[in-house]
Order: sequence, then C-alpha cells, then structure tokens
Amino acid sequence: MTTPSRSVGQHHGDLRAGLLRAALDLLHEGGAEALTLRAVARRAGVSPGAPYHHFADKDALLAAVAEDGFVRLHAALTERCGAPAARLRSMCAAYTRFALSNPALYAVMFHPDLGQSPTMQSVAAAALATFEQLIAAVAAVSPRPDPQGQREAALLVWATAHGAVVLQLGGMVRPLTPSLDDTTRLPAQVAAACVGVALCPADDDPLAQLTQGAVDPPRRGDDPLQETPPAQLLDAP
Amino acid sequence: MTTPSRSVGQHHGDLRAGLLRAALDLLHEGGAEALTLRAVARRAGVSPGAPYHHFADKDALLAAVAEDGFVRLHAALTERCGAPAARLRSMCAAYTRFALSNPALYAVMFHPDLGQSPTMQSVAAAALATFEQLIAAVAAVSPRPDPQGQREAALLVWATAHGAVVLQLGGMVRPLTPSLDDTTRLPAQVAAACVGVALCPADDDPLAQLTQGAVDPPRRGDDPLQETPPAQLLDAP
DNA sequence: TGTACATCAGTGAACGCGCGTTCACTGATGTAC
DNA sequence: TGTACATCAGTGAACGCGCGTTCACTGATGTAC
Repeated sequence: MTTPSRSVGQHHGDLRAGLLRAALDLLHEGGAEALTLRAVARRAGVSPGAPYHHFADKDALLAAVAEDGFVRLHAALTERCGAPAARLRSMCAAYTRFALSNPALYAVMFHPDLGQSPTMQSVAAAALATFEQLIAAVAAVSPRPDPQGQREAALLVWATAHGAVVLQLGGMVRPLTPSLDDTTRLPAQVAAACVGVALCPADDDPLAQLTQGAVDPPRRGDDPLQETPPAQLLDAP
Repeated sequence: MTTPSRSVGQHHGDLRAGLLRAALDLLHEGGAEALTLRAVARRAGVSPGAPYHHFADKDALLAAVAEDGFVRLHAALTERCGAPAARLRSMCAAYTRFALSNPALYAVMFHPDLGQSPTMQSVAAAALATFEQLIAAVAAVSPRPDPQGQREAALLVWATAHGAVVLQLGGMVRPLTPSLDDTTRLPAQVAAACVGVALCPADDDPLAQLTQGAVDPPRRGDDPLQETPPAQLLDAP
C-alpha cells in the first residue's frame, strides 16, 4: 500500500543526473567551496562511494558540472530576436544575468585547473559552442567581414562582459561605485560600442551607426537594457 | 666562530614579512590551492602555531597577501611617463603583465570571499588606491571632465583588462585563438579605444584622435605595446 | 652594573574534522537457454 | 515460463591525509630599580 522505500543496494534511476543536480544546488547554497564529492553524494542521498560509478574522480565531476554550465549558458543565449545590434545587446545582458545569478557555477566554469583535466575536451567543446554563438551575433553587427576580425571582436566582447561580471562578483565594483544598481547594462553597452568601434578602421566610422541608429535607438520594452538611460549606469560616489 | 644556529624559542626577526614572502613563493609554485597556513609556516621555517602570533586566522593571512598584491600592483603601475594616451596604454600593459606574471596572487586579490573578511578594509583601501591611479590616467585621456564619467571610464578599462586577463589565465583564450602570442596587447588597445569612444557623446568624436594621433602613433621602443601592429593581435584559426 | 621580573614570539604535540578514495559486499536487473 | 548466471550500481566501513587551530611550555628580550 505505502510506497516501498528504496531498499539497500537498489539502483537509483539516473544517479549521474542526480549528482549534477546536487552539485548545482550546493554551488548555489554554499559557493564553490561547498562542492565536495562527499557533500554531493550526501545531497543526492547516496553513499560516498556511489559517485565513483559515474565519475572517475572529483575532477571529472567538476568537469561535468562546468560542461553542464556551458550548456545552460548556451541555452540562455539562444532565441534572441530583433535587429542584429539589439540581439547582441540582449545576448550580452543574458550573459551577465546568467553569471550574476549563478556566481559559483560561473566560477567553476572558468576555473583555471579545468583545462588540465583529461575530460577537458567536452568542456572546451561546450565553451566553444557558446563562443561561436557570440561570434555569430558579433558578425551580424560588425562591418568587418573577415572571420579573424569577427573572432577578435567576439573575444573582446566576451572579455569585457567577463571582466565586468567577475569584478562585480568579487565585490570590487560596489565599493568603487556604491550605487551601481544593475550591472547587466555595463558590459552590454560597452560591448556593443566596442564591437563596432575598436576593431574597425577609423575611416569607416560605425560609431555613428551604433550610437545613433542600430544599437541605441531605444525601443523601450523590447530590450531590458533600454529601460534606463546610459547616463545612469554608474552613479558618482 | 661558526654562526650560531637559531636556538629553540628564539625570535625570528620579522616573521610577518617572512610569512608573506613564503605565501607569495607558494602561490608562484603551486597556485592558490597550495596556500595553506601550515604550508606557509613550513616554508618560513617555523612551527604551525607561529603564524597565530601575527595573523588572527587564515583569512587574515589571505587578506594580508591580497593587500600586499595590490600594493605591488600599484607600484607596477606608477612612474609611467609620456603623453597621457601613451601612459594609459603603458599602464594597461603593465597591469596585464602583472596579472599574467602572478596568476595565483592575482586570483587571491580578487577572491570573492575576501570582501567578507573583517580585515577587508585595508584590502579595499589598497585596491582603491590602484583604482584611483587608473582613474587619473583615464581622466588625462578622456574628454569628459565630470568625475562620474571618468569613474565609469576607469571601471570600463579595468573590467576589460581584467576580463582579458582572467579569460587568458583560465585557458579560454588559447583554444579559441591558438596563436595569440602576446595577450598584454589586447586589453591595452581595447581599453584605449573604449575610453575615448564608448563613453563619449557621438558628436565629439575622439576616435580619430585616439586611432590617428594621440594613442596609436607608433613611437616604437617607447612602449612595448607598439612593437607589433594591432592587426596581428589575434591570428585566424 | 646586576638582578628580578613581565612580556614577547617562538616550539611541538595534540585535537577534531572532513576530505578523496578504496574495497569487500550485496541486492536488483538483464540475458541465455 | 523457469532457472542459472553475469553484470551493474549501490552500501557502508575503513584508510590515510593534511588541514586549521589550540595549548602548555620555554627561552630570549626589554625594563625597572
């Protein structure tokens, strides 16, 4: 009559997915330092040895978490619509929102040691997929047709967004500019401006296009970044 | 006749400085994860309990290391000479060089948990001093006279440089652009371009000044950033 | 100049802890005949 | 449909380890008289 409690030795169903879910929960609740193999197993309701049937070691679990993070980020960046420039801005905003909403996961995704892991390939592949997405969005805006230029531009956008995010997560932004109320706007606007400007020949002035037409024409409500004028991005101390 | 070996219980001289030195060595050799209190004591040639006469706990040691890092970074950024724009570029290059040369120290400096430490004040003060330095360099270039605008611009430069550095340290750049041979150029050029452009009204075009005169006039040998043309920043895959 | 004493900055042994990992085991599941 | 068996995915106890921290101690140093 009662639902039979899972008896000793019984199979779990999809423990691998359960462990990843538990890892994400732990990251949200306790930060990157809370992510231990034992804690993950505990959280998944399983003995400390169980994860070893699904992951070779802790690094493999971390790599899987990072890969999962990139897949989620990729999903968060898709299905942007509107004009190319608005799409890029929207994508930057989504990127920043993702990072600020999942700070510990984001930290794991960009953890330096991950690159040394033997399972790095799948992580790199997932990261690359995200980057390609960004390249495509940048390419649609950038007047430079060559792949190299678009790659440069996309890397620049990524670096800008990443830097703004990490400074914010590190608590460096608030002491410097106490009333910055929505960090998501900074990298998006910066990125949009940089893409067209910093990587273009000076005699092919896309700044006017970006700041006067394609990017900044505030179709308010269409893009969350447009809800506050750029001048209020940061407040004076 | 022989130098008397230090006997048990004898004072150390300046153990606090010795511990910080040991911490920096450990960071260079083993990364952030090698920085344990016991390892620091061991490296300084002292018993595990000795550091507690100089630091309340491990967090206090970490905060001291971070503060020391900001002091060193501040020193690395001073004494730049030349025209304002060249100085800004040189400063960005020095910043990037510092980070890439001291990756683990840099990671400790921007470690999120540091902000929660009670000894955070001195760390924040050291970080702020560095930021003020950047603001001054930016102010000398930016046509916007208001403090808020200069603060915005400086934060933007910082975010860009920081992002490029962290992506590079995280191993994200190389897989994406395999033959990037000198990352120090990216944020500096980007920053210089962004400062004048992204944060200025469109009708006051400083891009021309930046790309045609003040920033890019290659006085080669004067600035390491000038040694390679911008077009070779990143190679196509 | 000597002497008594407080303070300082070390020692080194010990504590409890949680970690990653191993291992013999066991029950559920799937398959061959 | 039953039976024998291999495989799979768990258990749970145990391992050694290094960690941060504590604590009674001790010898060197500085100071007062």
